[in-house]
Amino acid sequence: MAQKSGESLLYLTDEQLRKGIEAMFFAYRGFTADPDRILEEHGYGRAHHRAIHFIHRAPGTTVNNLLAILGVTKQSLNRVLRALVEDGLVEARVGQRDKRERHLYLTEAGEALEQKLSDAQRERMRAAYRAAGPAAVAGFRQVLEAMMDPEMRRHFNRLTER
Amino acid sequence: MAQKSGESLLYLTDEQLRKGIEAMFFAYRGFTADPDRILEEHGYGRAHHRAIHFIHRAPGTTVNNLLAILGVTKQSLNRVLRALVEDGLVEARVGQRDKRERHLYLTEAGEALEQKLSDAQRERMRAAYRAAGPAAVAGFRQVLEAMMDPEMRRHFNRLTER
DNA sequence: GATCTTATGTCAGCCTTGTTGACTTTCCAA
DNA sequence: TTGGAAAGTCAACAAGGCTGACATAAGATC
Repeated sequence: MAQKSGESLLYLTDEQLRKGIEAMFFAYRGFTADPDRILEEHGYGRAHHRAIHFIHRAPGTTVNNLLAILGVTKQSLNRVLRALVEDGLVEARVGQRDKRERHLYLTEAGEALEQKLSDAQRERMRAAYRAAGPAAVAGFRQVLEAMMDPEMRRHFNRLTER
Repeated sequence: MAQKSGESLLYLTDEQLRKGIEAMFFAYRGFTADPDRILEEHGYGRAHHRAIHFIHRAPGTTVNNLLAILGVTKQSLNRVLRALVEDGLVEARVGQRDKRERHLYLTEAGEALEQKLSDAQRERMRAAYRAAGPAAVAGFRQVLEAMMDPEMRRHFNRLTER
């Protein structure tokens, strides 16, 4: 009640929050729909997409780092990586300084698929951004960032600062 | 280039779109983290949460309607519903007019769990909303809505209009 | 040099949650 | 009365999570 005068607090009602929750649910479905279709053609799933995305984003990343970003077990990731390496989309190079580490890179074929997937996903994103306008997009990003767990926010911010 | 003068189009660059994609990924993890923990204690998964959420939101909904909202097969939903009915969280009443239909309701125990789950999820949502402010929240909602498939947007809007 | 720790990989087995296909029961509506 | 829609059920399968146990290589430490 202290600052009820300045800005209305109606946007914090349970009803508004519930709407936000449902919006996240339905929007996430749209968010993954296009890549899902492409992945199916190639016999892959979302797990492969995530690996491909972050290897593209941070080339030379180690398995352990990828594990931390994705938040899955090494057994789970390994199954996915093995398939991608066998299919020639990902290359795992032994580390220079530390030979225990594997540094991950997309091959040409891997980059090609990444392009196809992210083109589709960016296309929808671009349409949504354009429809909503720059101010809305700034708000969108603010809320999403505030919604993350601190550790995930750390990963999120590290991805672009380098 | 036509309207480059008025508002900058820099928010539509591939880099910005990619950041938005990653924000969605990390934020969705936070979005589901709290309910996931609670569900685990009860031996349920996200599929149960979704069913409980939408039955609470639209009491008396039919199985077919729920199917359309959730976008899964009836076999998949049925498995989840059966567990919830057996555990006494959901009641499936035979339709009055059309006795083939089952109308779904949460029992008292079901409502209790729904409360617990949505309290946790709203809590995070509220914190994010508060941190970002009302203008950001409006933008957040605009972008999410623009990101949905048209059919999902229909469901989304129908949920509050009644 | 021996030992501890870390990074990675792998095997086996389990669970949830999605899928398809086939079939039955119920029952509204033409 | 009969066709078809709504719902339920059974079986089988796959993706992608998980745990636990174990192997190997190599950096780090004593």
